[in-house]
Amino acid sequence: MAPRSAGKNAESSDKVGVICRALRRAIIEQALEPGAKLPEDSLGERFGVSRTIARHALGQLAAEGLVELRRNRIAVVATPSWQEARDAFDIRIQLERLVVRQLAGKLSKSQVATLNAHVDAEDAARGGKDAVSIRLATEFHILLAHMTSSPILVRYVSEVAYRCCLTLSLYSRPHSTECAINEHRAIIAALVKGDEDKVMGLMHTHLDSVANRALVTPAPQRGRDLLDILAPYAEEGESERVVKLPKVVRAR
Amino acid sequence: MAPRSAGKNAESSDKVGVICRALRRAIIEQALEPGAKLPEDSLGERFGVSRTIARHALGQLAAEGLVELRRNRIAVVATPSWQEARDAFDIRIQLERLVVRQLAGKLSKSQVATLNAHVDAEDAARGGKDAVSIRLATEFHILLAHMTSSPILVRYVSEVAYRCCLTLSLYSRPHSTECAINEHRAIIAALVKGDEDKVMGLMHTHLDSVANRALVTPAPQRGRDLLDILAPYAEEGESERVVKLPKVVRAR
DNA sequence: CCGCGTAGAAGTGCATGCAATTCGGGCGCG
DNA sequence: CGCGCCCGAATTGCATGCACTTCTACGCGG
Repeated sequence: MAPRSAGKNAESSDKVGVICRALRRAIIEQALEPGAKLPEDSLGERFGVSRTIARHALGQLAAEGLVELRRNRIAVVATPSWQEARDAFDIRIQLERLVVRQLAGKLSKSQVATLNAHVDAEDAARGGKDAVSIRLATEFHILLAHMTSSPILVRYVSEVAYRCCLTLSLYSRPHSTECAINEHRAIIAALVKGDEDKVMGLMHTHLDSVANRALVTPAPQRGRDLLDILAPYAEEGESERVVKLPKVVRAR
Repeated sequence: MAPRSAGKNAESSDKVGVICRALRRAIIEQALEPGAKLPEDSLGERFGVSRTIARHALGQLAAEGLVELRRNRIAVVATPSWQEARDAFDIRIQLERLVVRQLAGKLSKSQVATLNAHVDAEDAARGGKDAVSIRLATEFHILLAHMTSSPILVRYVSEVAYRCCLTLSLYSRPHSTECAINEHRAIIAALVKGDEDKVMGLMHTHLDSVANRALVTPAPQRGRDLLDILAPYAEEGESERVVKLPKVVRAR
């Protein structure tokens, strides 16, 4: 009767949820790099379940955009393109503006304490591995989302935050998370103060700067599978991607 | 060349995708009302596949929030609370602001034509069943999202739009979609004109008014399964929902 | 007449088995 | 020496089977 955590809805109560959480964590801590293979049997064996369950878990993760599922192919950890990364951050900014707008001036003392404790933990982890810092920073934002008590907001913020986390591991060099921590403290302070506009702006610039610092190079190629890069050029039948954005649409 | 939408990623290529799309459509057209049971065998039989596949499809739909999955229980079409509905619309507004911001002044002629054709179809359906009108209106927004060529944006907008559609069927009385059509036309016009702020405002007020018109009554009980409404009161052990939002948090 | 317990039916949770497809390497040919 | 082909191993796609849980309706006692 111990681990009856909470009434999640989709994927949680059973072994599927365990696998999902484990893989999510492994992915955002870069124990599993983008492109890493995830064979169903191996997963099943590793977690002591059958392929059926592992498969189901992969399905869920694919729905979240963390893994890529190609028919009859081994599932792999997703490798978001640079543009997708940018889009993810744009979405994230909007969602988190919503979060802090709802939270401004509404935090209880215990919630503030929880947030401060988390940032302290981030601080403590500054010397350690970069991946851990990134994970903690991400979890700070998810913690905020949880405090809205809006399941939908939690779900979307979590998802998109994980995605961003994944892209960070792809495109960012091992760099400073220091200033981000200060920005987290500033956000907490502004939330307590209760100025909606202020805290929304703070969150906006915070995420925007993280994105800009991370996504410096618009060149996605990273030496990784150049074979994959050439794929769109190889297939010349049923070209939909090529004709659909004739260089105008995607400009922005 | 009609329904060959695009290379989806998670769930599309096979039978699972077929079932998902069919159920999604049935749900948003209210052929399946919120609370309707979805037994795995029946689905499997209906679509000519095994329970395994039906189960997987239900998992995907659950991840999208369209169905509810409780352990050892028959899956049911989701019944979002009033608050969840409101949250979904808030999120949707932000996402779609992003959509039209990216699209303003960037639409090709053929895209404009496609949009106009769709609105014409909406117009033509005005006499018909209410559910069809709602579906078409929803699809207009998804069509817009597609034109951004941003897979992530498409995914999230679609998901949240379907959710909103679901809540509309729950909380709104059979009422006017007429003005919504005019607003769609206005949005297209503003997109062509290219004024970002204008079109963002237009979209904002459009969705907001739809939400306000639909979610008039903060009273969620609708005569439906009052047995379900009493559920949280019945279980007095492990009360998490009750203690977690002691009327302060959820105020906003 | 109504509540209550209980057994059968219905349904889910999960593993396993088999067919189909892809992967990987060795062999033959140019 | 390089390149393409082909065959076995690896892996996925899917259905079926069995154990366990929940639902339902019947019969019994009050």
